[in-house]
Amino acid sequence: MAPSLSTNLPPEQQSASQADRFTRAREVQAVALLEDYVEMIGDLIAEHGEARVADIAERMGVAQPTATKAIARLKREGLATSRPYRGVFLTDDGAALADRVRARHRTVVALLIAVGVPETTAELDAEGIEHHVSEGTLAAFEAYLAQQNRNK
Amino acid sequence: MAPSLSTNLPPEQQSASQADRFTRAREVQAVALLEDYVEMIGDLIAEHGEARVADIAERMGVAQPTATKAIARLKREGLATSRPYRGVFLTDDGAALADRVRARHRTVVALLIAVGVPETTAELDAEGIEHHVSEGTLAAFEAYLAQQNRNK
DNA sequence: GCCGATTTATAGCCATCGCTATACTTATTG
DNA sequence: CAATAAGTATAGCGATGGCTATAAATCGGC
Ligand SMILES: [Mn+2]
Ligand SMILES: [Mn+2]
Ligand SMILES: [Mn+2]
Ligand SMILES: [Mn+2]
Repeated sequence: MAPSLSTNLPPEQQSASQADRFTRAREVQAVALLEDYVEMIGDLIAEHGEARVADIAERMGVAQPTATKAIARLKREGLATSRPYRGVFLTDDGAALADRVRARHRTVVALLIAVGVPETTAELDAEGIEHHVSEGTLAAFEAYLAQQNRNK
Repeated sequence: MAPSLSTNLPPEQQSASQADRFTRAREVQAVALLEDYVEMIGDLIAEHGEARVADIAERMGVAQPTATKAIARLKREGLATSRPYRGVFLTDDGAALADRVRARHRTVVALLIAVGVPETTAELDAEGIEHHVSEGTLAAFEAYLAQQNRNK
């Protein structure tokens, strides 16, 4: 039997099957959009005190009904609330997710820059990469950055 | 007007808007599946001399009709051909894409390991990360790895 | 307070990517 | 060579995430 994600071995000793890896990538992708919306709504609230649908759509680079539909999914998943013709708000869960996502985003950009990726390229690629960075990889990135700071 | 991806500045001087970055991530995601299929079909042909639908589905971790549908898209995009109830074959374009994708995949895994990510975690995360690694980031990764090899 | 401008919601369309159930074709075996 | 097994294709469904067009609600200025 091929090693799988559901094996009871410590993560270091597991070697996920190729199918497991693809499945994981698909699962990540299913939540990536929610992560980006939630992070960005948090930014808007911090900057302007509110997050309007039109602003959300503009920042995401989508049409306004597309943003409205995404917000409906955020609400369905308990990450946001909204009052019609008023703004969009994050639930506690949503705000917590936004904070985690924002921190991870910054760490990924910093890691890319640290290994020599030009800043603009790092910002561009990080927007997609971040969602696939697991806890373990994030920890390694942070350790690497901390080490580099000590040696600078 | 905000700087955009379509500006005529050299990439180093551009700073893409947040919407540009999200749009880029969406575009990448639209081709990620094709990349994974093509790379994997290439692997199957190299290993077994042929790529059967059932094997493709198993390696991708999807149901067989899902693989059949993906193969239909590969054919539509000129990356593969197939003969019903026989195997799936890569076109020249498909084979070239497979090689690029495979090389990039290996570089991403190597980079992650080089900065301290455990090997199993690196393999897992790379499957999603790779698709968002641009030419510029890939070049930086290769330079970093070459430098590290010199210093070892 | 009304009216036009702005913002948001709704309707309806399309493509992609999953799935199960089932039909059809090819391979194998007695 | 007939019957069964295995592999593949097809049909049909649902969720997601885009879009345009249009209706409805709110806001601001007068
Ligand atoms: Mn992102
Ligand atoms: Mn982000
Ligand atoms: Mn991949
Ligand atoms: Mn890959």
